[in-house]
Amino acid sequence: MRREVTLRDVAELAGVSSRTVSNVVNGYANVTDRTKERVQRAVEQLGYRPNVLARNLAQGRSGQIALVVPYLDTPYFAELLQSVIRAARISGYNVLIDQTDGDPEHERGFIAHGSRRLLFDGVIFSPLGLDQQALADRDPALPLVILGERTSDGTFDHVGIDDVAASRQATEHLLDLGRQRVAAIGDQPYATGEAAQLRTRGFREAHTARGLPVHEDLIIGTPRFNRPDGARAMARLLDREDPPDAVFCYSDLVALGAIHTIVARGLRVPEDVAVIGYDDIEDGAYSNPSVTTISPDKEWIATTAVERLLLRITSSTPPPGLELRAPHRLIVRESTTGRARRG
Amino acid sequence: MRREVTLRDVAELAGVSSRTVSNVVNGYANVTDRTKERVQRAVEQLGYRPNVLARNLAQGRSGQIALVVPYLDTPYFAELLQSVIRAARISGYNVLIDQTDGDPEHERGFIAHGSRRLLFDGVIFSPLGLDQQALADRDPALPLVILGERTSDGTFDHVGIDDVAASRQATEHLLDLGRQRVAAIGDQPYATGEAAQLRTRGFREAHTARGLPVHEDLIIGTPRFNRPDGARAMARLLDREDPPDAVFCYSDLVALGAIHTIVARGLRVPEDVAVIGYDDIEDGAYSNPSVTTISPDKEWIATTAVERLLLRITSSTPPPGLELRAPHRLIVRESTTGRARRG
DNA sequence: CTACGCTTTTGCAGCGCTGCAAAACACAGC
DNA sequence: GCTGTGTTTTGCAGCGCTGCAAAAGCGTAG
Repeated sequence: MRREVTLRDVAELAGVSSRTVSNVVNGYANVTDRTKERVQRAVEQLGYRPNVLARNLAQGRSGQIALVVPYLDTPYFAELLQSVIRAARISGYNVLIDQTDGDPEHERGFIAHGSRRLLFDGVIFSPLGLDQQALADRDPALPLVILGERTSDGTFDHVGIDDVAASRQATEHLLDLGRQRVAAIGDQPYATGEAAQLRTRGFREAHTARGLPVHEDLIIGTPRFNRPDGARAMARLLDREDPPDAVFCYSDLVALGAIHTIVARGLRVPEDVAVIGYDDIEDGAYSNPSVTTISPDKEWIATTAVERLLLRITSSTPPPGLELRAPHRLIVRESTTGRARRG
Repeated sequence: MRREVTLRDVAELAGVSSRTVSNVVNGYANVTDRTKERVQRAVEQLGYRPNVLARNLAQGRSGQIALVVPYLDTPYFAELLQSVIRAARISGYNVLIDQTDGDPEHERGFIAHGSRRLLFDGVIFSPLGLDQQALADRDPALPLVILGERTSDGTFDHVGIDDVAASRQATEHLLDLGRQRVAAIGDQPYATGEAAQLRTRGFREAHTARGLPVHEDLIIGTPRFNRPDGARAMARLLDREDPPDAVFCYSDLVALGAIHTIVARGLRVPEDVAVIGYDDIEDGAYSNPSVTTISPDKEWIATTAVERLLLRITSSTPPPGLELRAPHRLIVRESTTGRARRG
């Protein structure tokens, strides 16, 4: 590979110093139109392209942010990723992506002190295997924005929807339909299951607010929020003597898995069992039946996360850690109100 | 932010030259156990971490590969991305991700001469808006692996399945079921629609091989391979006087959209219309009905693409451009053979 | 003509690491 | 003790860019 064109080559051809070329290329400082033009001509003539690596080293920054999520084949994250990339690009940042499979060690590696020093300037992180404590032990100098349910300790921003309120709203929707035995699929009663626990809380609140009993035995845990887990959990519920007549699923994937089981057993959705999901992924809108869901504003989440992260990266004094609540709304589809409802 | 620990700091503490520290850290050359140990102690004591940026600049490589795809919320790409990341990490590479939305300008930017020089060492690229010509005009020095249907011109590798054979197989499956009027959704009769055209070819071949007529008017084009387009195309087909009794969809998403429309009109899948998809995304396995599909070996595609790309990156003389055919198989599910078939 | 303030341009050092080739060392053989 | 060979360590230059501060240029005022 032959040597690439450098700033100095351009400088020589244009008859100016390399520093001036740099100024032109980056639009820094004042440059006379005459010089600017001369430089630009030389740049074109030689086909000069800045060496990003060298620039990064000199500036001590990488121009990259990392998005770290547990699973990429989860449509929710895929959709989010898309918006994050778009938002980052607007500000000239590239997105480095990684998937942790929820492995705590792997997750720690990303936020631990200097583990990947300078590969990225900041991280948008959706932790799964790390509890609050592990988060606190991180490299304090790394700009960080957390997605999902982890309360901010003041040193990072947290972006998410109000899980309790949203879950309550979802459950209330089922109760409004007159359902008597409402189940919940997705509880995770352990340290790393904060998000799930908040949803369970909302589920309970909806019942107690109406003076209804919570069917504790209808709350089913799942290790992950995917289709197979949803399908399995639903099978357990249907195997009972007194199966539920409605299910609040902690993700749309879980809901799709659950519906799959219900239909496979010859039961109808929503007539026999009404199902509501969470996340509003595209699949849910096109499935049969389409899935009623809680829709978080993903675009808002992505742009806000990027915005806050870049602010953190560029600030000399770290901004306070904010708790940012994204808007959400209930989208009613066939899985709770049946075909009739379709527009 | 205080100054970070550098190689020189470690060298000073350990009483050796910075070059020796470098040798120890990277496992280069011979180093006596005694020195090695002393250096390692110093590294730990100071909490030294190599500066990736500086290393990259000195080595003239970035340790990153880019994966450029048209859409990230397409499950097929999301699933692929996952495997690519895994394969790259094994070799110590990070994955930079970008989505082009199929925009030709944007796509060109990634492979044009030096546009992002050194940000990545090579690209795995799934072009959508670029035709063969535009591909040929790329920076010849950039290691490149193309996914999907673009014939290699010998300067890059191409990884994909045999679209014609797979499509023929899919169509034959429908004909085997005794269907008389088989439609196809997804044709793209223009320069950038090569993949679609190959599928249409397979569709035709299946008919002619059996001496059956191809219903040309049942071949419907779609700009994209997503649910809405599938739903719309299916609506057009059902609006006809003589609707089809089977449909070959050029992606699972298209199939899901089509099924959605069929069911919404009160028709049954597969009794009234049998549907087959392409890609084998997880959604298809859990939908109602589950979708019969052509399943490309994504893991094979991802690992092969990464492998070839890294080979290209590390070779001093560019290896020949290969045409690599990934295995694929037909997975029969409910959308063609009905519930009975389920295990 | 000199001084002054402003704009434009420059030179240099250095970001932190690695490639290269030379230097230092260690040890065996004569 | 000296030479030769192989191993270990070192010094230096340089990757290509930017930060900094000084230098040069330029126009106006005194």
